[in-house]
Amino acid sequence: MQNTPVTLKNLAEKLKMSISTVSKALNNYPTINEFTKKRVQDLARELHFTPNKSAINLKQGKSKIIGIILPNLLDHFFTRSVYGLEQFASTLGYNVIISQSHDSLEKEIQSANMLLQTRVDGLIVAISKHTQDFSHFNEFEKMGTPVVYYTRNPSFNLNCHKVLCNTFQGAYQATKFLIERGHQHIAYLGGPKMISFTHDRFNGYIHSLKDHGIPFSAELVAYTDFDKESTITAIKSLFSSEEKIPTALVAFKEPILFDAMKYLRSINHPNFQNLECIGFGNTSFISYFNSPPVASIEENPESVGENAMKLLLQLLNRNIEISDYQKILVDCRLVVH
Amino acid sequence: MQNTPVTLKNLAEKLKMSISTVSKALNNYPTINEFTKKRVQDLARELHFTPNKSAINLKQGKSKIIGIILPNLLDHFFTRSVYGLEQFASTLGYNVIISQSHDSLEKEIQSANMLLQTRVDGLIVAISKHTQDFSHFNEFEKMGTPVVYYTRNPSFNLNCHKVLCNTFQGAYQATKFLIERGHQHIAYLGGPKMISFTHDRFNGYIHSLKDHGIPFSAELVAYTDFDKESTITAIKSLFSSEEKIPTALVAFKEPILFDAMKYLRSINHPNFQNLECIGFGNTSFISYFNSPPVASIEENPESVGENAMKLLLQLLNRNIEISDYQKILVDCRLVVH
DNA sequence: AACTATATTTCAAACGTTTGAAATAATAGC
DNA sequence: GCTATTATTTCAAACGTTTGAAATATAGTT
Repeated sequence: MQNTPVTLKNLAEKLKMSISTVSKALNNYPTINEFTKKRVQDLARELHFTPNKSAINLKQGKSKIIGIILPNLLDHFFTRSVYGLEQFASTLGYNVIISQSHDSLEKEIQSANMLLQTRVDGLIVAISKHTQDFSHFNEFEKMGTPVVYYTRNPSFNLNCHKVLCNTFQGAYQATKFLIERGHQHIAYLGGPKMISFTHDRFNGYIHSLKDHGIPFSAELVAYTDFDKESTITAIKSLFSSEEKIPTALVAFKEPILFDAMKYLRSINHPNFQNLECIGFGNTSFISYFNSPPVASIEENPESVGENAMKLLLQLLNRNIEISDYQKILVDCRLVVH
Repeated sequence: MQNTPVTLKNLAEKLKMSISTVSKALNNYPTINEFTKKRVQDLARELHFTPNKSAINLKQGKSKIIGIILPNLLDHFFTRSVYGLEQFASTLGYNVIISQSHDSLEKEIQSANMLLQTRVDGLIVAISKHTQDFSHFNEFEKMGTPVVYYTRNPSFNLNCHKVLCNTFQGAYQATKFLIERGHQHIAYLGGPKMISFTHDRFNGYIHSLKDHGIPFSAELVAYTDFDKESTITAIKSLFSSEEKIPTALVAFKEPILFDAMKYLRSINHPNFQNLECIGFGNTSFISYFNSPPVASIEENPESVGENAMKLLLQLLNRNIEISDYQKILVDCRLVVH
């Protein structure tokens, strides 16, 4: 009843020629007669011949697959980055396997092993929040499989390839923008301290204040771990000060900003209506808000993804030596609403 | 410099035993001596032996991979469904390859071919908006690879397996809820007519009206194609009537609802503040809205995904005959805000 | 017709596994 | 010490490709 897939052997038998002729005809070898090619290709099409990727991979020792490990597909940054990754890979005949770590180290290791077994030709990783140890990626390097870290990366480690948002610049610009709109008390609501770029963002904020002669105040800085409770705790602390009530806010991520706004609205905070905010992310939902956010920091995730893939493919083609570690920064863009 | 991966042969040589012993030891064959097993497994661990999946697939004629084709990962419904799909697959040792069609038939065909070459053991599909012809999935069935459609499906075709949201019930409940809150003029903003379940939703709305003695009025129904312009056109037509201005609205999808709200707010429509709305989706952003939406229709995408995978795995294990076509409905839940 | 040059096809090994059948080793029974 | 069992290991073929080397066919020269 159910057919087994058509193989080169089947075609060869039907055409009364050898398997290698069939193979070469399908791969358009110049030594094969044009008429033979046509005969083979016609029959292949007619019988829906579909080459067995496993066999090809095995023979060729490469899979034409790029593995992607990322924390989460619910986060629009990553989903959008996938678009850039895939786009660029497919133009060069590579496919992509995406594996979510759900910000768990254990799951990340599992994913790495799975991709190792699949013999991916390269790996692109945004590490989980908890990853401090990178030994599960060493095997790839040992086998000569290039690894590119993107966005979330081992910040202390220079000996790796990375493609990052220029998050310093993003925070700097956002802060500058708010200063230029006349704000003096600009609060900063940061993200989890384990994430590599948390500090870059904070530095952008600090440097911008400094460059524009606004004094820094520790009371205007708080951190959240992304969950609602910790965001509310943070926002409470920012708005609890006696004299320095923030009139503007730079937030680590738009969803955090939403939670913060929601809370301030719910307690009817007097400053709520005039507060001006900017968050990282530029999610499409921002445009539905009627009040606070005045701008978004667009992190260009598609471009980050594309750059990561571009770098990886250069490593694969040995256009760049694998030991010549690259660091690429993709600029952010301030989007005013 | 760069090592080639360790193979069974390498292990066998180092241990001075045959490849088959090594293979069987690693696969825990009962005929292999316990001490031998230990020696093999220890060395395998030490040398980081990683079995080559391509070789295994080739030999066994199965890949332990399930292919997923879906329109888009930017849509939270699909992203959440992936969670259910993966979750369930991984407990049974299956991996998943996700391919986005971006609602293009051409890309969908490409994805199908790629997955065919990968020799996936099964396929789960949410078809693109434009897919009317399903011949690109026939090859799977021919090779005995089961295909399960989920959410978006060939509605006219009974001879396939499908797992769907009970979208009729969702629309019915939402409408009922609004009626019970005293509304008489409940508008319905539908989605693209090519999507299979557009009509089911509309029917839920209609039946609910009928069952509760509310007369149906064609002026209270409009359709959008998801893009902003067509949503605005639709909403204009709904609110243009002389006598029957809607006091409540059921929308095909929350993002559409957001666009609609934004428009009404921007023109300062007199009914805007009192309008009560319900959309399909229950995106997390809904909770940040301060005005209209009073409830969401939670479609339980994780459960839809899980059910699709569960069905597929039963087909794979021949617990269900492939020709015994199944249709599974997953209920929606009204979430009141 | 014999030889060369060229075009085309085929051979055969290899990639890394799995697995039933066959071979060998170890143990027990006498 | 020999045979019968049983435990353990090895042989060898197979999965579906690719590919350089070898073989064969075809055409061109003389």
